[in-house]
Amino acid sequence: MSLQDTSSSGVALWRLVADGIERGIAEGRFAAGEKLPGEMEIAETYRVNRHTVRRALAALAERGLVRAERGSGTYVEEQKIAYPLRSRTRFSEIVGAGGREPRGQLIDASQDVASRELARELGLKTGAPLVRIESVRLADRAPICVSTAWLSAERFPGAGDVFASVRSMTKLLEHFGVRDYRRASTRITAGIVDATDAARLDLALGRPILVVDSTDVDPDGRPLVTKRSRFAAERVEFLVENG
Amino acid sequence: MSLQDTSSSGVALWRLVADGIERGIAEGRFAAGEKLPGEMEIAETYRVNRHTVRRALAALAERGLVRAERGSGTYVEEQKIAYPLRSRTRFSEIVGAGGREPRGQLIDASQDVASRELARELGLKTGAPLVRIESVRLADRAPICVSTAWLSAERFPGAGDVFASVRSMTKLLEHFGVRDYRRASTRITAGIVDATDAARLDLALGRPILVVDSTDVDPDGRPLVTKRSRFAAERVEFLVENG
DNA sequence: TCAAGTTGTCTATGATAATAGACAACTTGA
DNA sequence: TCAAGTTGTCTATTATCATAGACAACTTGA
Repeated sequence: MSLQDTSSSGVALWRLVADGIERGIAEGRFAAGEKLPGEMEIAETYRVNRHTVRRALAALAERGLVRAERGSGTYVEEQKIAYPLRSRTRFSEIVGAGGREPRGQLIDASQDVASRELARELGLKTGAPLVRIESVRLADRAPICVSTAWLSAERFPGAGDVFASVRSMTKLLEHFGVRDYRRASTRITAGIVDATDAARLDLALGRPILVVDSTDVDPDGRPLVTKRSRFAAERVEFLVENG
Repeated sequence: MSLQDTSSSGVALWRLVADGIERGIAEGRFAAGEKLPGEMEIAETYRVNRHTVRRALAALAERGLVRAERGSGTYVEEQKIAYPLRSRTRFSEIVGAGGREPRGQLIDASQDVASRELARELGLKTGAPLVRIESVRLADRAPICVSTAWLSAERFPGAGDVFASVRSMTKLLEHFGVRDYRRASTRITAGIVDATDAARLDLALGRPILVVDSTDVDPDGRPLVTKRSRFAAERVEFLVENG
């Protein structure tokens, strides 16, 4: 690989450079909209070839973190997704409104039983059978958040299989005859990403995440689904609607 | 890279496999001393070529986490027993402190006469009658070391029979009224196990051993016993206390 | 003793990573 | 307009990664 990487770590050099630059952006050393150092300069600071830097920058550009302008320089994109918190929140609409293409993907679906907290949120009894759905949601190709959703297994039998094909919670609910739903409660905290979510979100370890606990109810107020979503803090900002 | 890794993550496949196996060990899915699945089986579970698995295992073996045995399998290395070298060294205490069960076992006891070196160590005259005790010490079921101990036959008559029943040098000395003792000298070398010790230590021929020559003395400094112990290098590490 | 299963080693091939150099195309500020 | 500095693209070379197949060497249990 290179003189520095005599250990042959199994991690490509361009990836180390890309991670370094991304960290620089995340930590604010390179502000949004600002010009990055030239490719030559980056190559010198990391002691790698310019082409390796270009590979790293290409990976970042692919994810929309930077944007190269020929003859001028490479700039940090300022583009946290604005995520309004309303009672009627649809991931696909929010991302689509930003000119990006929303995608959902099932990670895992399994049986579960209601803990006391989950039972309370869903209006069920402790120990009631649940379907647990782990999914990741992306804008363009960048993963935005991973969610763990719980639904009553009795009211939504085979919910995992349905979600696997429709890839959208809205469509899943539709499939079970739920025409409309609204957000009943939202609780936001922050934390540090764990290894599992880091891989799913394509995040470096140690990066902050926004944790959102939410419950959706039908128009009559009956709980449908409760979720814990972990958002990559550097890719999204929540807008609270006042009034 | 591979069919799964269409994204070209910048992390080598073998590294992902190695990390996966290491996590398995850390989480106890593969217990210490246990055999890992065969290379072919690992290759199938990760959907990867066998050579890629071998690259991963080589990296883990390099770090001493696993050990491959040709024709048999690849095994999770036992955590080496940390063996602090102090003036007050008791095998049973050290092994017990590691959460393992210490055991001693007599191999052989016989009469001997003091060579010049043994006589000097024990403060006797050359040719003085000695008791020679061969024993093996184990932690759980793994043999850790074999020792040859020499004591004065005049001061410790019938020492061999006593050791056969109490199975501990500390208790043997207690039996003869020695309430306390300490390590007067310790000399460490390394070598290759011979056929006799290999059988006793359950070691393959050609494996390295740590050879420790030591003499214990009573609180007044009078020599009690001198030993030559051979430790299976792969099961123990000596800690030198600094200061 | 033998067959099945295991790790070790060899050759071979194609894809990717990293290096190097050269030049084109473009932007910016003087 | 021009020079300096920037990104984009091309060719080329070497090393590593990953796959594939074959067989040797060895262990284990029947």
